[in-house]
Amino acid sequence: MDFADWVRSAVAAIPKGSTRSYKYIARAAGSPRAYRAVGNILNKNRDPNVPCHRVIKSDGSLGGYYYGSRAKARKLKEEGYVSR
DNA sequence: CGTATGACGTGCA
DNA sequence: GTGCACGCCATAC
Repeated sequence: MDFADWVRSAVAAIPKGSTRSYKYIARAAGSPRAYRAVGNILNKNRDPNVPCHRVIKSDGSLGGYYYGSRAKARKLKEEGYVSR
């Protein structure tokens, strides 16, 4: 179980309609300081089983997305998440 | 193996 | 409240 695998599992554990921050995932992965790596891993990770679009910045911003931040906001909206 | 990059976070102006 | 700069970890080249 590598750090990336653990991150993927934590992201996959996010309930539909909910969002978690990169820092939260990093903490769940065992490295609270690895939030940079979390974003990097998800960026290279294209596993459809990992709803990485549910991972946003801790300040409430959507952050980025490999397919485009617009698509990310759109998916979240489809799941019932409303940015405020 | 070493260097550079990146979907971040926090602090200070 | 907004903007700029620094620090950090893991991965990719």
